[in-house]
Amino acid sequence: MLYGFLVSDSLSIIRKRSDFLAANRGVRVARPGFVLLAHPNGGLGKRFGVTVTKKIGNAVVRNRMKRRFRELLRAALPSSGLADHDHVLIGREGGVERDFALLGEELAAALARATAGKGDPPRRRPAPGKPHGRGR
RNA sequence: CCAGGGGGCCGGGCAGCCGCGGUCCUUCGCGAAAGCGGGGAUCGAGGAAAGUCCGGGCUCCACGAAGCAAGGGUGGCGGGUAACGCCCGCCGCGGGCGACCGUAGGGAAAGUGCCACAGAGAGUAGACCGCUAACCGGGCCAGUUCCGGCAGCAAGGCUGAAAGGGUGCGGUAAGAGCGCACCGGGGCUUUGGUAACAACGCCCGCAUGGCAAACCCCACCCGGAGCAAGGCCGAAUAGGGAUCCCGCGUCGAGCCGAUCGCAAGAGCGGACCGGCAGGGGGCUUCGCCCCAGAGGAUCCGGGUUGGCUGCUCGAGCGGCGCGGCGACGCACCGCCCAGAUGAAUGGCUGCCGCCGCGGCAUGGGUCGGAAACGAAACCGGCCGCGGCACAGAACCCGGCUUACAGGCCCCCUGGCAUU
Repeated sequence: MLYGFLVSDSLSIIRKRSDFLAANRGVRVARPGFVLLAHPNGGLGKRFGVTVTKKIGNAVVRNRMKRRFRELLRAALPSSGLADHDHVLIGREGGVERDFALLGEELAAALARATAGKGDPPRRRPAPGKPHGRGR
Protein backbone atom coordinates (compact mmCIF):
# COMPACT_ATOMS: atom_id res chain seq x y z
CA MET A 1 0.00 0.00 0.00
CA LEU A 2 2.99 2.28 0.23
CA TYR A 3 3.03 2.90 -3.50
CA GLY A 4 -0.70 2.90 -3.91
CA PHE A 5 -1.21 6.62 -3.85
CA LEU A 6 1.50 7.12 -6.45
CA VAL A 7 -0.79 5.59 -9.04
CA SER A 8 -4.29 6.34 -7.83
CA ASP A 9 -3.98 9.85 -6.40
CA SER A 10 -4.50 11.49 -9.78
CA LEU A 11 -7.88 9.74 -10.43
CA SER A 12 -10.89 11.94 -9.66
CA ILE A 13 -14.52 12.43 -10.64
CA ILE A 14 -15.87 15.06 -13.00
CA ARG A 15 -18.50 17.08 -11.14
CA LYS A 16 -19.31 20.12 -13.26
CA ARG A 17 -21.75 20.11 -16.08
CA SER A 18 -19.54 22.40 -18.16
CA ASP A 19 -16.72 19.82 -18.07
CA PHE A 20 -19.08 17.19 -19.46
CA LEU A 21 -20.09 19.50 -22.28
CA ALA A 22 -16.45 20.33 -22.99
CA ALA A 23 -15.69 16.63 -23.35
CA ASN A 24 -17.94 16.59 -26.40
CA ARG A 25 -15.22 18.51 -28.25
CA GLY A 26 -12.59 15.82 -27.61
CA VAL A 27 -11.77 12.45 -29.11
CA ARG A 28 -14.79 10.18 -29.53
CA VAL A 29 -14.66 6.38 -29.78
CA ALA A 30 -17.90 4.37 -30.16
CA ARG A 31 -18.26 0.78 -29.04
CA PRO A 32 -21.37 -1.49 -28.89
CA GLY A 33 -21.99 -0.94 -25.17
CA PHE A 34 -20.80 2.65 -24.79
CA VAL A 35 -19.19 5.73 -26.30
CA LEU A 36 -15.87 6.96 -24.90
CA LEU A 37 -15.02 10.66 -24.90
CA ALA A 38 -11.51 11.89 -24.05
CA HIS A 39 -10.62 15.54 -23.74
CA PRO A 40 -7.54 17.29 -22.28
CA ASN A 41 -8.33 19.12 -19.03
CA GLY A 42 -5.19 21.17 -18.55
CA GLY A 43 -3.18 19.39 -15.88
CA LEU A 44 -5.99 18.23 -13.59
CA GLY A 45 -4.90 14.58 -13.76
CA LYS A 46 -6.98 11.66 -14.98
CA ARG A 47 -10.66 12.31 -14.37
CA PHE A 48 -13.73 10.34 -15.36
CA GLY A 49 -17.50 10.67 -15.57
CA VAL A 50 -20.47 8.61 -16.72
CA THR A 51 -23.54 9.69 -18.62
CA VAL A 52 -26.66 7.53 -19.02
CA THR A 53 -29.77 9.11 -20.52
CA LYS A 54 -33.34 8.35 -19.57
CA LYS A 55 -33.76 6.63 -22.91
CA ILE A 56 -31.78 3.66 -21.55
CA GLY A 57 -34.25 2.75 -18.80
CA ASN A 58 -35.57 3.54 -15.34
CA ALA A 59 -33.52 4.64 -12.37
CA VAL A 60 -32.53 1.11 -11.36
CA VAL A 61 -31.17 0.28 -14.81
CA ARG A 62 -29.38 3.60 -15.15
CA ASN A 63 -27.72 3.36 -11.74
CA ARG A 64 -26.59 -0.20 -12.38
CA MET A 65 -25.02 0.81 -15.67
CA LYS A 66 -23.20 3.71 -14.05
CA ARG A 67 -21.82 1.46 -11.32
CA ARG A 68 -20.47 -1.06 -13.81
CA PHE A 69 -18.91 1.69 -15.90
CA ARG A 70 -17.29 3.25 -12.86
CA GLU A 71 -15.90 -0.13 -11.91
CA LEU A 72 -14.45 -0.54 -15.41
CA LEU A 73 -12.90 2.92 -15.36
CA ARG A 74 -11.34 2.48 -11.93
CA ALA A 75 -9.68 -0.71 -13.16
CA ALA A 76 -8.50 0.58 -16.54
CA LEU A 77 -7.61 4.25 -16.18
CA PRO A 78 -4.58 4.09 -13.80
CA SER A 79 -2.63 1.90 -16.26
CA SER A 80 -3.95 2.79 -19.70
CA GLY A 81 -5.84 6.08 -19.35
CA LEU A 82 -4.73 9.31 -21.01
CA ALA A 83 -2.75 11.56 -18.67
CA ASP A 84 -4.42 14.90 -17.83
CA HIS A 85 -7.57 14.02 -19.72
CA ASP A 86 -11.25 13.85 -18.88
CA HIS A 87 -12.75 10.45 -19.74
CA VAL A 88 -16.51 10.30 -20.20
CA LEU A 89 -18.45 7.10 -20.87
CA ILE A 90 -21.89 7.47 -22.43
CA GLY A 91 -24.12 4.44 -21.98
CA ARG A 92 -25.82 2.92 -25.01
CA GLU A 93 -28.70 0.54 -25.28
CA GLY A 94 -27.63 -3.01 -24.49
CA GLY A 95 -24.79 -1.95 -22.23
CA VAL A 96 -26.53 -3.35 -19.16
CA GLU A 97 -26.79 -6.93 -20.36
CA ARG A 98 -23.33 -6.96 -21.97
CA ASP A 99 -20.74 -9.26 -20.40
CA PHE A 100 -18.50 -7.43 -17.93
CA ALA A 101 -15.23 -8.96 -19.16
CA LEU A 102 -16.18 -8.16 -22.75
CA LEU A 103 -16.85 -4.54 -21.80
CA GLY A 104 -13.40 -4.44 -20.18
CA GLU A 105 -11.74 -5.56 -23.43
CA GLU A 106 -13.72 -3.03 -25.41
CA LEU A 107 -12.76 -0.23 -23.04
CA ALA A 108 -9.07 -1.17 -23.34
CA ALA A 109 -9.35 -1.12 -27.14
CA ALA A 110 -11.20 2.20 -27.06
CA LEU A 111 -8.54 3.75 -24.80
CA ALA A 112 -5.83 2.53 -27.15
CA ARG A 113 -7.58 4.20 -30.09
CA ALA A 114 -8.01 7.40 -28.13
CA THR A 115 -4.33 7.42 -27.13
CA ALA A 116 -3.43 7.08 -30.79
CA GLY A 117 -5.64 10.11 -31.43
CA LYS A 118 -7.95 8.23 -33.76
CA GLY A 119 -11.56 8.95 -32.99
CA ASP A 120 -14.75 8.25 -34.79
CA PRO A 121 -16.36 11.13 -36.64
CA PRO A 122 -18.09 13.52 -34.25
CA ARG A 123 -21.80 13.45 -33.92
CA ARG A 124 -23.88 14.67 -36.84
CA ARG A 125 -24.14 18.43 -36.95
CA PRO A 126 -27.65 18.87 -38.37
CA ALA A 127 -29.20 16.25 -36.14
CA PRO A 128 -29.76 17.96 -32.80
CA GLY A 129 -29.99 14.69 -30.86
CA LYS A 130 -30.82 14.47 -27.20
CA PRO A 131 -28.98 16.68 -24.75
CA HIS A 132 -26.81 14.36 -22.73
CA GLY A 133 -27.57 14.21 -19.00
CA ARG A 134 -30.20 16.81 -18.31
CA GLY A 135 -29.17 17.33 -14.69
CA ARG A 136 -31.77 15.62 -12.52
C1' C B 1 -59.77 -34.09 0.50
C1' C B 2 -62.18 -30.42 -2.90
C1' A B 3 -64.05 -25.41 -3.64
C1' G B 4 -64.02 -20.66 -1.48
C1' G B 5 -63.62 -16.10 2.07
C1' G B 6 -60.74 -12.88 5.42
C1' G B 7 -56.21 -11.25 7.89
C1' G B 8 -50.85 -11.03 8.71
C1' C B 9 -45.77 -11.67 6.91
C1' C B 10 -41.28 -12.60 3.81
C1' G B 11 -39.62 -10.98 -0.73
C1' G B 12 -33.31 -15.07 -1.62
C1' G B 13 -29.26 -17.02 2.18
C1' C B 14 -23.91 -17.94 3.26
C1' A B 15 -18.73 -17.32 1.97
C1' G B 16 -14.21 -15.36 -0.72
C1' C B 17 -11.32 -11.50 -3.54
C1' C B 18 -11.37 -6.32 -5.24
C1' G B 19 -13.95 -1.54 -4.46
C1' C B 20 -17.54 2.98 -2.80
C1' G B 21 -19.99 6.69 0.95
C1' G B 22 -20.75 8.35 6.19
C1' U B 23 -19.33 8.51 11.58
C1' C B 24 -15.77 7.60 15.51
C1' C B 25 -10.69 6.39 17.15
C1' U B 26 -5.48 6.78 15.86
C1' U B 27 1.33 6.89 20.20
C1' C B 28 1.53 6.42 12.01
C1' G B 29 3.32 9.76 7.37
C1' C B 30 3.27 14.87 5.04
C1' G B 31 2.12 19.90 6.61
C1' A B 32 3.02 26.16 10.23
C1' A B 33 -2.10 25.16 10.41
C1' A B 34 -6.58 23.85 8.17
C1' G B 35 -6.34 19.44 6.30
C1' C B 36 -4.70 15.24 3.12
C1' G B 37 -3.00 10.20 3.25
C1' G B 38 -2.33 5.34 6.01
C1' G B 39 -4.36 1.94 9.81
C1' G B 40 -8.54 0.21 12.96
C1' A B 41 -13.80 -0.10 14.48
C1' U B 42 -18.74 0.49 12.95
C1' C B 43 -23.06 1.64 9.89
C1' G B 44 -24.97 1.86 4.81
C1' A B 45 -32.15 1.50 0.31
C1' G B 46 -37.90 -0.29 0.00
C1' G B 47 -42.49 -2.70 0.93
C1' A B 48 -43.70 -0.14 -2.08
C1' A B 49 -37.77 4.09 -1.55
C1' A B 50 -42.53 4.71 -7.11
C1' G B 51 -47.06 7.94 -8.57
C1' U B 52 -46.67 12.93 -6.10
C1' C B 53 -53.09 12.17 -4.89
C1' C B 54 -54.50 13.84 0.43
C1' G B 55 -52.96 15.20 5.77
C1' G B 56 -49.16 17.27 9.04
C1' G B 57 -44.19 18.87 11.08
C1' C B 58 -40.43 22.49 9.74
C1' U B 59 -39.08 27.26 7.19
C1' C B 60 -40.04 32.04 4.82
C1' C B 61 -43.91 35.62 3.22
C1' A B 62 -48.71 38.01 4.32
C1' C B 63 -52.04 39.24 8.30
C1' G B 64 -54.97 43.13 14.75
C1' A B 65 -58.28 38.68 17.27
C1' A B 66 -62.18 37.65 14.40
C1' G B 67 -65.99 38.03 10.79
C1' C B 68 -67.73 38.41 5.68
C1' A B 69 -67.20 37.50 0.36
C1' A B 70 -64.97 34.51 -3.45
C1' G B 71 -62.81 29.82 -4.52
C1' G B 72 -61.73 24.76 -3.19
C1' G B 73 -62.69 20.39 -0.35
C1' U B 74 -65.53 16.89 2.76
C1' G B 75 -70.65 14.50 3.26
C1' G B 76 -74.82 8.00 7.42
C1' C B 77 -73.53 7.80 13.02
C1' G B 78 -69.94 7.24 16.96
C1' G B 79 -64.82 6.76 17.99
C1' G B 80 -59.13 6.86 16.98
C1' U B 81 -55.35 10.47 15.62
C1' A B 82 -50.92 15.93 15.46
C1' A B 83 -54.22 15.83 11.28
C1' C B 84 -56.75 13.71 7.09
C1' G B 85 -60.42 12.57 1.88
C1' C B 86 -57.01 7.66 6.42
C1' C B 87 -58.22 3.77 10.11
C1' C B 88 -61.73 1.12 13.65
C1' G B 89 -66.68 -0.12 15.30
C1' C B 90 -71.81 0.30 14.24
C1' C B 91 -76.24 1.48 11.03
C1' G B 92 -78.98 1.72 6.18
C1' C B 93 -79.13 -0.20 1.07
C1' G B 94 -77.48 -3.99 -2.64
C1' G B 95 -75.12 -9.03 -3.71
C1' G B 96 -73.80 -14.22 -2.03
C1' C B 97 -76.45 -20.98 0.39
C1' G B 98 -72.48 -19.14 3.61
C1' A B 99 -67.65 -17.24 5.53
C1' C B 100 -68.07 -12.44 3.65
C1' C B 101 -68.12 -8.55 -0.25
C1' G B 102 -69.64 -3.72 -2.49
C1' U B 103 -71.47 1.23 -1.33
C1' A B 104 -69.79 9.43 -3.38
C1' G B 105 -74.75 6.92 1.82
C1' G B 106 -77.00 15.17 3.64
C1' G B 107 -81.26 17.86 1.05
C1' A B 108 -85.58 16.41 -4.86
C1' A B 109 -93.46 19.14 -0.84
C1' A B 110 -86.48 26.40 -1.52
C1' G B 111 -86.04 27.14 -6.53
C1' U B 112 -84.14 26.42 -11.78
C1' G B 113 -83.11 22.60 -15.19
C1' C B 114 -82.74 17.68 -17.73
C1' C B 115 -85.20 12.72 -18.68
C1' A B 116 -82.57 11.36 -25.62
C1' C B 117 -84.66 7.34 -28.89
C1' A B 118 -89.02 4.61 -28.83
C1' G B 119 -93.96 5.33 -27.38
C1' A B 120 -100.99 6.82 -27.20
C1' G B 121 -98.84 8.78 -22.85
C1' A B 122 -92.52 10.95 -19.25
C1' G B 123 -95.01 14.40 -14.27
C1' U B 124 -100.95 19.56 -14.52
C1' A B 125 -100.37 11.45 -17.12
C1' G B 126 -102.24 8.80 -21.31
C1' A B 127 -107.35 6.04 -25.35
C1' C B 128 -102.80 3.40 -30.28
C1' C B 129 -104.34 -1.90 -29.94
C1' G B 130 -108.29 -2.87 -26.53
C1' C B 131 -112.65 -3.89 -22.74
C1' U B 132 -117.84 -2.38 -21.77
C1' A B 133 -124.13 -2.47 -19.64
C1' A B 134 -127.74 1.01 -20.84
C1' C B 135 -129.20 4.53 -24.88
C1' C B 136 -129.48 5.97 -30.51
C1' G B 137 -129.04 4.27 -35.74
C1' G B 138 -128.40 0.20 -39.11
C1' G B 139 -127.72 -5.14 -41.13
C1' C B 140 -130.09 -10.28 -41.38
C1' C B 141 -129.40 -16.42 -40.88
C1' A B 142 -133.92 -12.48 -35.89
C1' G B 143 -130.71 -12.70 -30.77
C1' U B 144 -127.09 -14.41 -24.48
C1' U B 145 -125.98 -11.76 -32.63
C1' C B 146 -123.02 -8.30 -35.77
C1' C B 147 -121.55 -3.09 -37.34
C1' G B 148 -121.43 2.14 -36.27
C1' G B 149 -122.40 6.30 -32.91
C1' C B 150 -122.81 8.60 -27.98
C1' A B 151 -120.34 7.53 -23.54
C1' G B 152 -117.63 4.87 -19.55
C1' C B 153 -112.83 2.35 -18.26
C1' A B 154 -106.19 2.56 -16.64
C1' A B 155 -107.42 -4.46 -15.98
C1' G B 156 -104.48 -6.54 -20.39
C1' G B 157 -101.22 -5.58 -24.91
C1' C B 158 -97.42 -2.34 -27.23
C1' U B 159 -92.81 1.30 -26.25
C1' G B 160 -89.12 2.23 -22.75
C1' A B 161 -83.87 2.51 -18.07
C1' A B 162 -88.44 4.16 -15.86
C1' A B 163 -95.80 4.01 -17.32
C1' G B 164 -97.98 7.39 -11.43
C1' G B 165 -97.60 1.36 -5.36
C1' G B 166 -97.62 -4.73 -5.61
C1' U B 167 -100.41 -9.54 -4.90
C1' G B 168 -105.07 -11.74 -3.87
C1' C B 169 -110.30 -11.54 -2.84
C1' G B 170 -114.63 -8.73 -3.25
C1' G B 171 -116.97 -5.33 -6.40
C1' U B 172 -118.65 -3.66 -11.44
C1' A B 173 -121.52 -3.22 -17.74
C1' A B 174 -116.25 -3.14 -17.92
C1' G B 175 -113.06 -1.15 -14.50
C1' A B 176 -110.49 1.67 -10.78
C1' G B 177 -107.62 1.87 -3.19
C1' C B 178 -113.85 1.83 -5.10
C1' G B 179 -113.80 -1.70 -0.42
C1' C B 180 -110.92 -5.47 2.47
C1' A B 181 -106.33 -8.61 3.87
C1' C B 182 -101.04 -8.91 3.51
C1' C B 183 -96.61 -6.44 1.65
C1' G B 184 -94.62 -1.53 0.41
C1' G B 185 -94.95 3.98 1.50
C1' G B 186 -96.00 8.42 4.62
C1' G B 187 -97.22 10.58 9.56
C1' C B 188 -97.41 10.20 15.00
C1' U B 189 -96.69 8.03 19.95
C1' U B 190 -93.97 4.72 22.98
C1' U B 191 -89.71 1.67 23.94
C1' G B 192 -84.33 0.48 23.12
C1' G B 193 -79.75 2.97 21.60
C1' U B 194 -74.67 8.46 22.94
C1' A B 195 -76.25 8.52 17.78
C1' A B 196 -77.15 6.85 12.74
C1' C B 197 -81.25 3.76 13.38
C1' A B 198 -84.40 -0.35 14.90
C1' A B 199 -88.90 -2.62 17.04
C1' C B 200 -94.05 -2.53 18.58
C1' G B 201 -98.65 0.07 18.20
C1' C B 202 -102.07 3.57 16.02
C1' C B 203 -103.52 6.65 11.96
C1' C B 204 -103.55 8.01 6.47
C1' G B 205 -106.12 4.58 0.61
C1' C B 206 -101.77 6.53 -0.71
C1' A B 207 -100.47 12.77 -5.89
C1' U B 208 -96.16 14.65 -4.94
C1' G B 209 -90.82 9.42 -10.03
C1' G B 210 -85.32 9.60 -11.28
C1' C B 211 -80.89 12.78 -11.81
C1' A B 212 -77.67 16.98 -6.79
C1' A B 213 -69.67 12.91 -9.70
C1' A B 214 -76.58 19.24 -13.26
C1' C B 215 -76.85 24.34 -11.23
C1' C B 216 -78.08 24.86 -6.33
C1' C B 217 -79.29 24.71 -0.77
C1' C B 218 -77.44 23.04 4.20
C1' A B 219 -73.47 21.68 7.77
C1' C B 220 -68.28 21.45 8.66
C1' C B 221 -62.97 22.37 7.11
C1' C B 222 -59.15 25.39 4.42
C1' G B 223 -54.07 32.20 4.23
C1' G B 224 -49.82 31.49 0.37
C1' A B 225 -45.35 29.24 -1.16
C1' G B 226 -42.06 25.41 -0.63
C1' C B 227 -35.48 22.38 1.63
C1' A B 228 -34.05 25.01 -5.48
C1' A B 229 -37.87 26.75 1.85
C1' G B 230 -34.57 29.45 4.91
C1' G B 231 -29.66 30.90 7.21
C1' C B 232 -24.21 31.79 6.99
C1' C B 233 -19.26 32.53 4.59
C1' G B 234 -15.66 33.78 0.99
C1' A B 235 -14.10 35.12 -3.99
C1' A B 236 -13.95 37.11 -9.05
C1' U B 237 -16.01 40.27 -12.83
C1' A B 238 -18.76 44.33 -14.38
C1' G B 239 -22.87 47.34 -13.00
C1' G B 240 -26.24 50.30 -8.97
C1' G B 241 -26.57 53.83 -4.62
C1' A B 242 -24.20 57.27 -0.91
C1' U B 243 -20.04 60.41 0.70
C1' C B 244 -15.36 62.60 -0.32
C1' C B 245 -11.27 63.88 -3.68
C1' C B 246 -10.35 65.28 -8.84
C1' G B 247 -12.26 67.83 -13.04
C1' C B 248 -16.38 70.98 -14.58
C1' G B 249 -21.06 74.75 -18.59
C1' U B 250 -25.45 71.37 -17.11
C1' C B 251 -22.82 67.67 -14.01
C1' G B 252 -19.84 62.97 -14.72
C1' A B 253 -23.34 60.55 -20.43
C1' G B 254 -28.55 57.42 -24.34
C1' C B 255 -29.47 53.44 -28.31
C1' C B 256 -27.75 49.59 -31.89
C1' G B 257 -24.00 46.30 -34.00
C1' A B 258 -19.56 43.55 -33.66
C1' U B 259 -16.24 41.55 -30.08
C1' C B 260 -15.19 39.80 -25.43
C1' G B 261 -16.23 38.67 -20.19
C1' C B 262 -19.05 36.37 -15.99
C1' A B 263 -20.60 30.63 -16.14
C1' A B 264 -21.30 26.21 -21.49
C1' G B 265 -26.58 27.72 -22.70
C1' A B 266 -30.30 31.27 -21.42
C1' G B 267 -29.55 35.90 -19.20
C1' C B 268 -26.70 40.18 -17.93
C1' G B 269 -22.83 43.53 -18.99
C1' G B 270 -17.65 47.00 -18.99
C1' A B 271 -13.71 49.11 -22.10
C1' C B 272 -12.00 49.57 -27.24
C1' C B 273 -13.98 49.83 -32.50
C1' G B 274 -18.13 51.21 -36.02
C1' G B 275 -22.97 53.57 -36.62
C1' C B 276 -27.24 56.63 -34.82
C1' A B 277 -29.37 60.25 -31.48
C1' G B 278 -28.01 64.35 -28.16
C1' G B 279 -24.20 68.70 -26.47
C1' G B 280 -20.51 72.71 -27.79
C1' G B 281 -17.90 75.58 -31.57
C1' G B 282 -16.88 77.41 -36.64
C1' C B 283 -18.46 78.62 -41.59
C1' U B 284 -20.08 79.91 -47.55
C1' U B 285 -26.24 78.64 -42.48
C1' C B 286 -32.80 74.30 -46.03
C1' G B 287 -26.31 72.28 -45.18
C1' C B 288 -21.20 70.93 -44.09
C1' C B 289 -16.86 70.54 -40.96
C1' C B 290 -14.37 70.29 -36.21
C1' C B 291 -14.18 69.27 -30.79
C1' A B 292 -15.35 66.94 -26.10
C1' G B 293 -17.73 62.95 -24.26
C1' A B 294 -12.93 61.76 -18.51
C1' G B 295 -10.89 59.59 -13.33
C1' G B 296 -9.85 57.96 -7.95
C1' A B 297 -10.97 56.34 -2.68
C1' U B 298 -14.26 54.38 1.14
C1' C B 299 -18.81 52.27 2.50
C1' C B 300 -23.69 50.02 1.51
C1' G B 301 -27.11 46.81 -0.73
C1' G B 302 -28.44 43.28 -4.93
C1' G B 303 -27.56 39.30 -8.93
C1' U B 304 -24.47 34.87 -10.43
C1' U B 305 -21.36 30.79 -9.10
C1' G B 306 -18.88 27.89 -5.18
C1' G B 307 -18.61 26.12 -0.04
C1' C B 308 -20.98 25.33 4.79
C1' U B 309 -25.64 24.81 7.19
C1' G B 310 -30.74 23.23 7.18
C1' C B 311 -29.63 17.22 7.45
C1' U B 312 -31.33 13.57 10.21
C1' C B 313 -33.10 11.55 17.60
C1' G B 314 -37.93 10.99 15.16
C1' A B 315 -46.02 11.91 16.04
C1' G B 316 -38.59 6.91 16.03
C1' C B 317 -37.66 1.37 16.50
C1' G B 318 -37.87 -3.36 19.46
C1' G B 319 -39.65 -5.91 23.82
C1' C B 320 -43.02 -6.70 27.88
C1' G B 321 -47.37 -5.38 30.83
C1' C B 322 -52.16 -2.92 31.47
C1' G B 323 -56.92 -0.66 29.39
C1' G B 324 -60.15 -1.08 24.97
C1' C B 325 -64.63 -5.48 20.62
C1' G B 326 -61.14 -2.61 17.64
C1' A B 327 -58.42 1.53 15.40
C1' C B 328 -55.45 2.99 19.42
C1' G B 329 -53.83 4.80 24.25
C1' C B 330 -50.80 4.53 28.80
C1' A B 331 -46.57 2.74 31.81
C1' C B 332 -41.73 0.48 32.16
C1' C B 333 -37.13 -1.45 29.97
C1' G B 334 -33.74 -1.51 25.98
C1' C B 335 -31.67 0.52 21.27
C1' C B 336 -29.42 4.51 17.73
C1' C B 337 -31.12 2.66 12.69
C1' A B 338 -28.35 5.79 5.27
C1' G B 339 -27.38 10.93 4.82
C1' A B 340 -25.29 10.77 -0.90
C1' U B 341 -25.21 15.68 -4.03
C1' G B 342 -22.63 13.82 -12.03
C1' A B 343 -25.57 11.64 -6.50
C1' A B 344 -22.24 6.07 -2.07
C1' U B 345 -24.77 0.86 -0.55
C1' G B 346 -21.18 -2.04 -6.04
C1' G B 347 -18.08 -5.71 -9.53
C1' C B 348 -16.58 -10.81 -10.15
C1' U B 349 -16.76 -15.91 -8.30
C1' G B 350 -18.28 -20.44 -5.48
C1' C B 351 -21.99 -23.28 -2.57
C1' C B 352 -27.09 -23.76 -1.10
C1' G B 353 -32.53 -22.66 -2.01
C1' C B 354 -36.90 -22.16 -5.52
C1' C B 355 -38.90 -22.54 -10.72
C1' G B 356 -38.57 -24.24 -15.97
C1' C B 357 -36.26 -27.30 -19.86
C1' G B 358 -33.16 -31.46 -21.38
C1' G B 359 -30.59 -35.98 -20.23
C1' C B 360 -29.16 -40.39 -17.19
C1' A B 361 -30.46 -44.27 -14.00
C1' U B 362 -34.14 -47.85 -12.57
C1' G B 363 -35.84 -46.98 -5.84
C1' G B 364 -41.60 -46.92 -5.51
C1' G B 365 -45.81 -47.48 -8.48
C1' U B 366 -47.70 -48.59 -13.79
C1' C B 367 -47.67 -51.64 -18.41
C1' G B 368 -45.98 -56.45 -21.08
C1' G B 369 -44.31 -61.32 -19.42
C1' A B 370 -45.16 -67.73 -15.93
C1' A B 371 -40.43 -65.94 -14.56
C1' A B 372 -35.77 -63.96 -15.74
C1' C B 373 -36.33 -59.52 -17.83
C1' G B 374 -38.05 -55.47 -20.78
C1' A B 375 -40.78 -50.83 -21.71
C1' A B 376 -42.33 -46.03 -20.41
C1' A B 377 -41.11 -41.38 -17.52
C1' C B 378 -46.24 -40.54 -13.00
C1' C B 379 -43.60 -39.73 -7.93
C1' G B 380 -38.77 -39.73 -5.95
C1' G B 381 -33.03 -39.63 -7.16
C1' C B 382 -28.58 -37.76 -9.94
C1' C B 383 -26.30 -34.48 -13.76
C1' G B 384 -26.27 -30.20 -17.14
C1' C B 385 -28.26 -25.45 -18.93
C1' G B 386 -31.23 -21.15 -18.13
C1' G B 387 -34.05 -18.01 -14.92
C1' C B 388 -35.22 -15.65 -9.64
C1' A B 389 -40.16 -10.19 -9.71
C1' C B 390 -41.63 -4.83 -9.06
C1' A B 391 -38.25 -1.47 -8.31
C1' G B 392 -33.13 2.95 -5.97
C1' A B 393 -33.57 7.20 -0.26
C1' A B 394 -32.66 13.09 -1.92
C1' C B 395 -35.95 17.71 4.42
C1' C B 396 -38.86 14.38 7.58
C1' C B 397 -43.34 11.83 9.14
C1' G B 398 -48.97 9.66 8.77
C1' G B 399 -52.03 7.68 4.81
C1' C B 400 -53.98 6.46 -0.09
C1' U B 401 -53.13 4.52 -4.97
C1' U B 402 -50.46 1.80 -8.46
C1' A B 403 -46.47 -2.28 -9.75
C1' C B 404 -44.76 -7.15 -8.12
C1' A B 405 -41.58 -13.75 -9.69
C1' G B 406 -42.11 -16.89 -5.86
C1' G B 407 -43.28 -18.38 -0.92
C1' C B 408 -44.92 -18.85 4.46
C1' C B 409 -48.43 -18.54 8.70
C1' C B 410 -53.28 -17.98 11.17
C1' C B 411 -58.67 -17.85 11.31
C1' C B 412 -63.31 -18.92 8.97
C1' U B 413 -67.36 -20.89 5.30
C1' G B 414 -69.76 -24.63 2.01
C1' G B 415 -69.51 -29.71 0.21
C1' C B 416 -67.80 -34.93 0.22
C1' A B 417 -65.68 -39.09 2.94
C1' U B 418 -64.35 -41.47 7.61
C1' U B 419 -64.42 -42.28 13.06
